[in-house]
Amino acid sequence: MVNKMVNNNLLDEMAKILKKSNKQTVKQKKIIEVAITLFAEKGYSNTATSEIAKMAGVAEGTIFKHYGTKENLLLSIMVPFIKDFFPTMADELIGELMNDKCTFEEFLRAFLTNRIAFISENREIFQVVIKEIIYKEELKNEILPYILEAASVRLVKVIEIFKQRGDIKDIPNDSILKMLGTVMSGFFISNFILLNKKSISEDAIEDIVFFILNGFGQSPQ
Amino acid sequence: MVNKMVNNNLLDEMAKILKKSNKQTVKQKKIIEVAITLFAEKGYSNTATSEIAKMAGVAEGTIFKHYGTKENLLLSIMVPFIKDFFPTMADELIGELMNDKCTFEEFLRAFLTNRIAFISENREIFQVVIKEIIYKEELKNEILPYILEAASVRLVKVIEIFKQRGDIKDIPNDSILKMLGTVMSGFFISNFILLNKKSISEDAIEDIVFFILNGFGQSPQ
DNA sequence: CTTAAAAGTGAGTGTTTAATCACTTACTTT
DNA sequence: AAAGTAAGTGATTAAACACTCACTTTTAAG
Repeated sequence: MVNKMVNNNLLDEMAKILKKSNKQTVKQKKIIEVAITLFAEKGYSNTATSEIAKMAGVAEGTIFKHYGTKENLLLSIMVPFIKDFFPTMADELIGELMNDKCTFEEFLRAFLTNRIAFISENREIFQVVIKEIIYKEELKNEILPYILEAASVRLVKVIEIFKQRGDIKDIPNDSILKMLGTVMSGFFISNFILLNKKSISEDAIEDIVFFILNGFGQSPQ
Repeated sequence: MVNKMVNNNLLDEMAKILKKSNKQTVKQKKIIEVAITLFAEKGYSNTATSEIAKMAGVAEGTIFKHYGTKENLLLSIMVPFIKDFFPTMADELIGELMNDKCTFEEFLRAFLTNRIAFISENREIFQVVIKEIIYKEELKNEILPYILEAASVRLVKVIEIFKQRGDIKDIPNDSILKMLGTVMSGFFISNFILLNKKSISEDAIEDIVFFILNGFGQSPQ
């Protein structure tokens, strides 16, 4: 209800800086492209700027001219993805689905399909984001609260509506959020990071939709 | 059924080496203890051997006298944990529980409680293991297959038995395994790595047991 | 007590690394 | 044509790093 104006310093400031320099040169694009690939594969700490420069066909100085520091190059990759993952697309989707009188099952399927598509299209960036959030404590502490807040705000609305419609059991919102978060983050991390899948089959989506809806115990209670 | 003798080179060789030097001096213990803390907090790549030495009150040379390389020090921490997590305790537990005629729910609760206790007691090592498996591709490719195999072999037996008893729906084993793996790895990673929890409340365990058994959809099918 | 092996030391080495800086080039604006 | 600006370069630098080695101290068995 209360729209806590969480002014996330790091994310907002980075977003501003990135807005300024909206015109990317060919070399800049190449640098980002190579950096994403190498960071995703070997991790930020195990990738040398000299390596990025060589593979991008660029002088090492060029990287620092544009991004100042190596850390800043990393943030230039992570921030736009994080800013995009929740707000933009998901809100449209949620709006669309809530107008129609769709069931929780239909919503869940559409939502998962949509988010999985987004991650598939940005697979390497997703890997970079998750790996670095997990790996660097400071980064985790700055970014994770934003993610949790952004996700909670959106999902609570949805859960409330489906509860009223009688599609979801009367469990505390907190428990449902925690479980949904656990299952979905587990699903994304397992498939896209541990198993390194390029895409998710429709069958696999059906499986997890079915699972979230019903679990697999024989007798419910 | 077929006991594939997966001879995991890295793990087995390391285990042998560790067996040899079974008597740890005070300084060795201190080195391992500090290394675990620092690797868990900042990651292997961001921790200098000089830092470990200083914090352990030891000369840098001492580290290399005992472990040869920094990489080897990391493995000396990871391998025993991995070797222990599945085989030893879990098998005893599974054996115990299968003799009694316990329900799937009881088994699930006991199993989760047991594994959560193990991870809580070795929280920092768990963080090191997961972080490094995720971060370094080569390590992932060498260790992950072993973990998947070890977990599958054990869980398939359990699933079969409870299916016969009618406690689990007649879904293909593969689907059940995938879901269980996703939910449980998600649960462990979310709580112990992302949220950095020191322990899990009994309520939280109840929640996930309930969730795995029933899901939270109102009408099953 | 003697002695040999094991544990421990810390200054030193060569390499890798992020970052700098004086400079050139190419393009745009007056 | 002159002036201004941003992109790009690559040689250079200082710090950090994993690792070595000649050496000392500790341990324990005969």
